[in-house]
Amino acid sequence: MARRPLPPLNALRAFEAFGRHGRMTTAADELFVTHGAVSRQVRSLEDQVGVRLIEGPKNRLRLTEAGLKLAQSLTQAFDLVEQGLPKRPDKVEGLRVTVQPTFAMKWLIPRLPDFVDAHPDVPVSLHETNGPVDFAETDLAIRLGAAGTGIPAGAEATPFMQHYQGPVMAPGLLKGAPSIDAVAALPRLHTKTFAPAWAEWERRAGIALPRPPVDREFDHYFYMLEAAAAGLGVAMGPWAFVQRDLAVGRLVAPLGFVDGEAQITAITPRGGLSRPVRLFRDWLVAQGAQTPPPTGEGV
Amino acid sequence: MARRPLPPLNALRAFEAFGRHGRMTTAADELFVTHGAVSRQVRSLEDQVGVRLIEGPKNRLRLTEAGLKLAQSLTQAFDLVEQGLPKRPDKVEGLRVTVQPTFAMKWLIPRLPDFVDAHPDVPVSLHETNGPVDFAETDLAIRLGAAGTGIPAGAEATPFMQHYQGPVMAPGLLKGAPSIDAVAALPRLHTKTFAPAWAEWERRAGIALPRPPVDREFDHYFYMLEAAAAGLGVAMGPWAFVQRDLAVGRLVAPLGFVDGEAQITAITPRGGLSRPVRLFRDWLVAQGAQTPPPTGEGV
DNA sequence: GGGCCATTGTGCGAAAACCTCACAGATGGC
DNA sequence: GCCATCTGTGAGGTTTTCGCACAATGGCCC
Repeated sequence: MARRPLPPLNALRAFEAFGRHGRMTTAADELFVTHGAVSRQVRSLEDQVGVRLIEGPKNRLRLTEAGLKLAQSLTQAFDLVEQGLPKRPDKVEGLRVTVQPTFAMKWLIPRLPDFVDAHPDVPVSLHETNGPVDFAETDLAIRLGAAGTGIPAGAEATPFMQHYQGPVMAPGLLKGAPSIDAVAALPRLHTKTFAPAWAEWERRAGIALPRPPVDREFDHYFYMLEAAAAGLGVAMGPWAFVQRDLAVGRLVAPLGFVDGEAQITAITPRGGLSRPVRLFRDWLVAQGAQTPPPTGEGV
Repeated sequence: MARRPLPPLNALRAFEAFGRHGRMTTAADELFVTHGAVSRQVRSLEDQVGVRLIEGPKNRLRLTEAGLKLAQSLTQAFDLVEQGLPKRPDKVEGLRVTVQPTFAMKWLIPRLPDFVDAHPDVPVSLHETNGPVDFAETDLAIRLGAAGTGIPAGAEATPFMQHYQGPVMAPGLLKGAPSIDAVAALPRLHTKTFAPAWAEWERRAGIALPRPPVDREFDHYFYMLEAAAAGLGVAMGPWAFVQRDLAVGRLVAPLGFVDGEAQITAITPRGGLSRPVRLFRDWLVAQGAQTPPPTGEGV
């Protein structure tokens, strides 16, 4: 007669983090626990629901179809909870940086300790959103978009990293030799936050792809990438987001990457910038220069 | 750098249950814990978010505005989680009863032990939904609606309780002597699941109300009633749902109740009913007869 | 093919979170 | 004023969860 026979909520939280990261270690970092704790929680959740949520070899885990569905529901649910929470009187001081969730997870957060080490006196508060930039709420925003796009009036844009992108997929999904036709025949994965990615790639690569057998759309970049890792199809992956997954072999990019039309850009209000903002912007430029470009360069 | 600085999830679950019930004791029953556990969890949640979520004297608690908002977000979030969970291979045996959430909470669940005592050999599994009836999934459905409405072809309807309804509100909200004009001047609360309630009441009472100063709509019946208890306005309350709140003084119904156009009805597939279905239907009829009608009878 | 790297699985003891029990405090009705 | 109905809380026990350290697994490279 229990109205909500839900699994333990902490296990759901752990699994949700795993779902976004695709790896226990980074999910554990996010939750400030050890990877062992996440491992147990995910395992216990699987026991509870009686369905496999993850599969694959231990060093290349992927979500199952059921796991992907659950993880997406959980992300949506937790977002909803966050929205419903009353805002505390904001006494967050320091540099307010607004960034897209996937960019934060895949690129910025791993590098942030470097900035903190270099400038321990400059507190940084990250705010993750896909919404438009509001300089009443933020000091510096990072956006990925065509040059000059989405930059509000009175703002200054500082590109700090080239936006390469290319089709990525699970290692083993493409059977024979890599070819454009073979890739085009796979289910194609899309994301709501950057819908024109495939069209842009076709333009830059000088190719017109035939219609894919299946199109599938995701709310978030990271779930599209997890779906790709799970072998559900081929996604258009920005280099900065998939670099790590390529390095460890969770994804492959058989056609390489092409120069995107856009650059990844730091956006600041025009005019006299405070020292923390300048420091952070310059640090971004330096980090961008240090991020290696993709090795294969084109179709 | 934690991505989700959420309050403890168990506290959120406890508060969500409180939000639906409006009382710690019944919320605790739902969660299979003691009222003390719920009390602590809610308190700790308030400390965490730094905002009062409940207020009022201890025996007539109500949600604050912030609490109402949070509770609704949480209900939606938990519903989402439930939907995302993989369905376990259904080996639930016994009588499958489909019922609207508020009717379950306010009327059926408190009486269900009586049925279990009388027929311990008939397992009952409750399924709460506002959706249409699907007899592939259910053996008996309970619906509140105008006679003949929403009853699928090939089904049989057994009304078992009269549907009285009347305007209800927090005790103290109406200042002077109760009058139709005074009630009409209050903010009016509505629910998505039974939108024509006010119009029906006006018809039955032979009154045409002027437009209210404010209209406010809720996704769920129970949140509309909690909003009424919190003093946010006047709701059209079905007798069966508000009986308990009237008895303990959380709500008052200064204009009494009128006979609704509808009856509360058990819906079964036409034709030979199994013994459990017959038993349960007959029990509903008996319980309906035992539920006292409202005392004041009309405007 | 053997060693190395990155990652996840697990036994054990410690720590934290949570709950129950029992009773006190509050409020309103009669 | 007394009773009935709820909620608040102190003390103590139980369950859950975690960290630590190490084992296990699979892939990659030379």
